[in-house]
Amino acid sequence: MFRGINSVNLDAKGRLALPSRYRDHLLKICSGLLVVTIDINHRCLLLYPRTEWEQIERKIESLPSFDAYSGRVKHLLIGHANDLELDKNNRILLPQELRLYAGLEKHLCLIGQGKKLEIWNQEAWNSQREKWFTENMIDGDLPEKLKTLVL
Amino acid sequence: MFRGINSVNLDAKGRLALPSRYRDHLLKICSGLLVVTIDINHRCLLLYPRTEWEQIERKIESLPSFDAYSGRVKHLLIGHANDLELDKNNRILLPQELRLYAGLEKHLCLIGQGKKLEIWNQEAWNSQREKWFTENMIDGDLPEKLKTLVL
DNA sequence: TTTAATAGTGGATAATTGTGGGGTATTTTG
DNA sequence: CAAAATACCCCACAATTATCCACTATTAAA
Repeated sequence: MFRGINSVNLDAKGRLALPSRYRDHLLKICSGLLVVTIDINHRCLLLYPRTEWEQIERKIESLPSFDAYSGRVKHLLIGHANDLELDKNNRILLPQELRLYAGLEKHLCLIGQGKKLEIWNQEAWNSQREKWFTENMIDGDLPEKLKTLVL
Repeated sequence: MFRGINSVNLDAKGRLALPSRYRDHLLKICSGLLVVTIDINHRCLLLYPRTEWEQIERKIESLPSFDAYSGRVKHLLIGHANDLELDKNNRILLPQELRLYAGLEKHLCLIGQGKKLEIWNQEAWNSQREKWFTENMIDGDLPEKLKTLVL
């Protein structure tokens, strides 16, 4: 499971070193094979172990063909998915296309989100985070599961 | 079960020694493996035994991906969760990111809250406590369960 | 009151990780 | 087809982090 924030730097070649604590885990579950794609809801990227991605991809593919929204999701997610592999120094090279989409410059944040990691431009993450902190939740709109969540 | 208040100090490296009475219990139930994350409602941190956290995380993770409120909770809670481990001297190292969020300086309070411990800046805790004492509860707003609670 | 034991604190060392760069291969573009 | 740009692999150094150890303070016991 991926958790927590890491701030990392892209080097001049567009390479990104993953936090080492993920290394062994990734080698074990997917031999260092990964998939990046774009997040639809935010201007950030999603990084999956190949094995996890394949399960998700299957679900996406099975979405109905004649539903506009599903079609959009398919095109965006699967269309932007790229295979990656960890190099010897635990780094990945992000495709330029995706770097541009997420506005990635030198300073990034990696956000652990369970099965996946999110890759954000650092400032973009900070402002989104502030937004989440300040925004109020309206009780009536909360999904049932959330209403009963006990921390 | 965690109960009661402890005032503790952070050292120069951001390490925090847990009250020794928790030690044996923590070693037993989670081998000294812990998780800290942020509290969404207050500027403080939540410290869970790893085993407890994993149950909560599973619930959070299963929240729907395309619901905005659920996304917010996922990002804030899981995104700020960090794995920690007790060192030989019964200390944990709090990540800088989280120290900043909760405004932790030298003097802290640990507040036992059942399954978890809360970590507060000492002054922040004192003023929050004062606030709770003075603020009035409006009957109509009480949830059903609270209205029927017998102490 | 003295001694012993445990808890709390600080710091040095060793190991690991992050970062940059060189050289080769491969792909793209003119 | 030539030339340039990008990708890939590897090594080495620098900086950070974690681990371990030792000292001090505090509590408990004799």
